[in-house]
Amino acid sequence: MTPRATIHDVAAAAGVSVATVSKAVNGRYGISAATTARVLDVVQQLGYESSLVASSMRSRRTSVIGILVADFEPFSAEILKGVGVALADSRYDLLAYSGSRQRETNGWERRSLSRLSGTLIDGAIMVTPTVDTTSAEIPVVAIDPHTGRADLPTVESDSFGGALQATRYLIELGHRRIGFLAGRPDLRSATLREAGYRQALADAGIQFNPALVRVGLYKRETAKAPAASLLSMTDRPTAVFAANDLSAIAIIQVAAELGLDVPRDLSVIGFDDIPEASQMNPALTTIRQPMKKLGATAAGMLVSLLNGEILPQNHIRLPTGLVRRATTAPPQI
Amino acid sequence: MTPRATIHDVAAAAGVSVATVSKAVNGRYGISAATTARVLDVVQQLGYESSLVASSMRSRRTSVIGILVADFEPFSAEILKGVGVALADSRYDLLAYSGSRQRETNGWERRSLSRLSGTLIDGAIMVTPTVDTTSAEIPVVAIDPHTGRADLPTVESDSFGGALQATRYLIELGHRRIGFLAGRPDLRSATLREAGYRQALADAGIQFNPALVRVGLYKRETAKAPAASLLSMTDRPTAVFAANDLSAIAIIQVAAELGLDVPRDLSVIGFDDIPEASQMNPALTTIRQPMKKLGATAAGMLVSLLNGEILPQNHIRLPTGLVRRATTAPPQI
DNA sequence: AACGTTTTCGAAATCATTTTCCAAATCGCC
DNA sequence: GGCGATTTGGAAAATGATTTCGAAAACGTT
Repeated sequence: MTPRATIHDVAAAAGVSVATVSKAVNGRYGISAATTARVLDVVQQLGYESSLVASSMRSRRTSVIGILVADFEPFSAEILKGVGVALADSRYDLLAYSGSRQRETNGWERRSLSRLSGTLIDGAIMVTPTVDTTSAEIPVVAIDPHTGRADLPTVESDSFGGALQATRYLIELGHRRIGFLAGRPDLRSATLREAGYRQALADAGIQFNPALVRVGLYKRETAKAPAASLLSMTDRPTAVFAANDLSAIAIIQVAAELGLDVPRDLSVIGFDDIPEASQMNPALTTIRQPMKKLGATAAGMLVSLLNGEILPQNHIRLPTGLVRRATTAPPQI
Repeated sequence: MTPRATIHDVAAAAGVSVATVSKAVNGRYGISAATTARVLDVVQQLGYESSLVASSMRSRRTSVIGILVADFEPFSAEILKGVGVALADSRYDLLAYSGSRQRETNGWERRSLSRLSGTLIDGAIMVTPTVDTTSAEIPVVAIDPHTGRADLPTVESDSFGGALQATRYLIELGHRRIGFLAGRPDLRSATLREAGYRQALADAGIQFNPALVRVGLYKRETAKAPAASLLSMTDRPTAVFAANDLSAIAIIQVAAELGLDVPRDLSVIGFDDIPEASQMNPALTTIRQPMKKLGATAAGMLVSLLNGEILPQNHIRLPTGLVRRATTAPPQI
């Protein structure tokens, strides 16, 4: 109801100019201790707090780090936690932004970054960006990026190695007809996971069969139709490696609808180990990706960049690990 | 490197005034189709995107909803997911803000809200606010607030009922010496959980014993010392109800350090059912709180308020439920 | 061709703040 | 008390957009 107090209100109440208030609040040199005290008194009384927007407009520094995500699904939420912890005792505030409106359209990253950068945030972490953000006016670190371009600092996990582990595990269990529910082909992680899948097959002397591959796009809703298509084949696979946990959840849901028992009739392994993976019933076997650490690492790199330091290495890859749970079993004979 | 294109750059390149560019970009009435096309061409070429900060400065609407959290711990992260889903196909963007720097100081909510409101966000959701935000220039909905003040719309879960369930369950298992690790006394949820605990004891005819109560403040680090104090008593409790899952995790950690086996030597039950609860080993018995739904409900209320509607009810309470897992067992005789 | 109406565009104000520069005041010193 | 040096505080510009208002141009009507 009562409009916020502006710097003008404070100035009027304290009987000084707005410039003086600004200096007092920001501890700038050039006003006496007495005046500062008087101004701060009024600030206290009126509950004045400078507008982030207005101040960032003039002075380009804001001490706010932005993290740009397509939406707040489990993967980016975990990364957010990691960034938050890493930044907890830094001097930076954290602002997470998700452009709901234009999420589906291509290039949301560039647009959002452009809208926020320069003003509002001093640096940005972008989660799964698919465009080369050449228009970087501020330091940017990408997590799980589209491409390993040399100029943009990146953090990712070992998608190829993880996919290798996942597929090998299914093979060790005795599976031979192994399906693959792929991710977003525009993301580097997705192509690497497919490459790992194919490598593991090749290592085991199993012929790669394109008929066993579907594209699920990493999201639950988009994965359901391809999952249904895969499981409706007359000679359907006995096991499926899903490129991420949300796809795995989708395929398990579809399996249930088709009356298939997991893991008796179908083994499923995911990728990520999102919190939901261990909560579901049966709990999901998956490849663990250190999501919080991805976020914390990216935050650390960004802070270094903001301090004007040179990064010792521009691309960091973190290891993955197999987590055996209850959605995998040897195939039925 | 290359600085962002501003509206002036576009105007100069298109040979029109900045006013015209603004109208073209925002589809305002008053310029010819030909000019609009020409301007949009240049916009495309230069990759111009209006600055959120600058535009929000003049026109007070931004179509951005803010969610203010102390930090991105599991509880608020879950709420964030819920808000994100609810807002996914609305016309609002979502901005989550955590003031790392001043998180510990009192009144961060009022400060952050004040810095962002008026400009930057059209409405706000505040998670666990402890101050009465009287200076609300924009619509605000509070989740799990300090107090049930009549004027601020709130969403919370049934803390009293949940605490009743939790304590009753421990009693049913045969426990009589039941400790309580309390939350932040300034939060309404914390006092309600303690009330539920005491009510359950009273119902069972067990005398309330203040010596079995410690204050853990809802956070892992702050809960460890009181947890250690509780478990170091000569006649320590056989079971502990922790006011939230993070406190429960802390007490289990302390128990391990003291060589106590959970649940053999000590039963522990938490509150929230954060994702981590089911992942730990042994998995945590807890009271499930519909965190995503809390967020989604708050988002819905806020959108209604922004549409100028009157809320049918100003305070919403969602039910909780017991989740039996592995950290609870009958007491050893 | 004169006149009124409508369309199209630009100049300038505005939003809340910071910062630069300048004038006034104070101070120290002889 | 006068003069230079230093403090102190204020006026104004600048930040990047939107919007109001007014001027000019185009257009239609008689």
